[in-house]
Amino acid sequence: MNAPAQIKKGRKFDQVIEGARTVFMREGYEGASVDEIARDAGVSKATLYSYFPDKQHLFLAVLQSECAQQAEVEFLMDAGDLSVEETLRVICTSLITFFLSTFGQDMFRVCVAEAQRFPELGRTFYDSGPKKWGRKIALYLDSPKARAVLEIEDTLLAADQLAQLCRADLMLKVLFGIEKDPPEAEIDRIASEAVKTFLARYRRR
Amino acid sequence: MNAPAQIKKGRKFDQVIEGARTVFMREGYEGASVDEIARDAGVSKATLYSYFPDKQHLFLAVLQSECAQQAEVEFLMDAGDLSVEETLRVICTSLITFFLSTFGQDMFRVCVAEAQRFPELGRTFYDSGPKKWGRKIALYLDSPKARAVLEIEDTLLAADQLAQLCRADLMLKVLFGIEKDPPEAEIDRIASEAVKTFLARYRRR
DNA sequence: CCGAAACTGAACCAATTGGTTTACATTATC
DNA sequence: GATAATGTAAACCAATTGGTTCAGTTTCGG
Repeated sequence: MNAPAQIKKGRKFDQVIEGARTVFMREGYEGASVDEIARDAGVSKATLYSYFPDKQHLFLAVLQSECAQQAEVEFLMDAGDLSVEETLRVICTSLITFFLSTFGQDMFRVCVAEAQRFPELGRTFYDSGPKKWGRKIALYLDSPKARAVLEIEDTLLAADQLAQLCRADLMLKVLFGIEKDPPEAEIDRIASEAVKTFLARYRRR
Repeated sequence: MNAPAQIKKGRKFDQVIEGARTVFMREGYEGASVDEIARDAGVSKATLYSYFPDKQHLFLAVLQSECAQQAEVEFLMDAGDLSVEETLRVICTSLITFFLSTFGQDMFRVCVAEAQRFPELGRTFYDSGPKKWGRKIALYLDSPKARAVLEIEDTLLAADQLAQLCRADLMLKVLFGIEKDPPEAEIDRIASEAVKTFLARYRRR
């Protein structure tokens, strides 16, 4: 359907992307050297440069692929006959778990770092992450089942508030290395508190 | 009181720090070259290296100074005879304004980017920013005036929830370049919604 | 107005950067 | 088993990097 933009050819393509992913996530764009990427990917520099015209395109290819993967993240919602409150708890728990995951943290870190240098990257990340989840949550909040229990004027904002509540306490602590791997109990607590606050505001009276 | 750690000597010290600040904030650590910093500071490289032993120490000096400045940020609270609700609104408005300010965004961006490479930086930033404000807000929430109106078990968590609610919608949009300079009306709206949600949960019944 | 401290500009260094090329090896596929 | 696509390793490139040195100016306190 789309012209592959004269990128990608041979069989070691995935190796290259994978190696680049590793190094870029660890070192950032400027911190990562092409030699190191090639070494880590177990591939010669010539091969690498036969796939991508330069470092920028390689970087963007990696980030693009990661954003696509990020867009696929599913937080099981609406699964069966859960109550609205239970559903919200499930949503929050999966959100928090993702925020604190290595993948989620790495993505966030390098996209924050490089959104200036690569303006389109910022938009891509935002669209495939926060925006997409916000939309999805808002969709649920607008569903009949939820509307029976909740009363919300601006569901998009409400969805974002819920997501932000999920970042309480833990998110920044992990991001700045204050805490490494929060116990599940702590995650459950934050999720529970997020739902409580959310329902206090939006539960139908 | 403290040994100045054989850093800092002469009259152009501030120029150097200022130039370094500019370039580091714009380019990040790896992206910033010492030559560019010296140029921007209007100072010879020799002078620069007479102040700091190497690039790392210069970077850390800048960030340390910025963190100190960050710690001084005051969101006027408890100012006079405002009601609790009014006070919360003032807190939120100043928080949001800071989050969206050039300084706040730059600090957040480079600290997120480099917290891996400079682990102590992450802690310093977190302590002088989020943690300090959280403590301060919690202090207010624990005050008699606030306690008369609010009922909170975990004031530190509540404070953090409030701060997170202030990041709804706008924070990530600005961080990733989707929106440049949100109008004051929008800021007020987010602040208002944050307070509403907060009070819904924690107002004494 | 002198002497010392601070500062400059430019040359210099070894190492590394992103990127190219060449001469040879490994794969597939038919 | 020939052929053409993919791959390799290493040498090579010019440019830039962080960092040093030094002979010469500027600045300023006493």
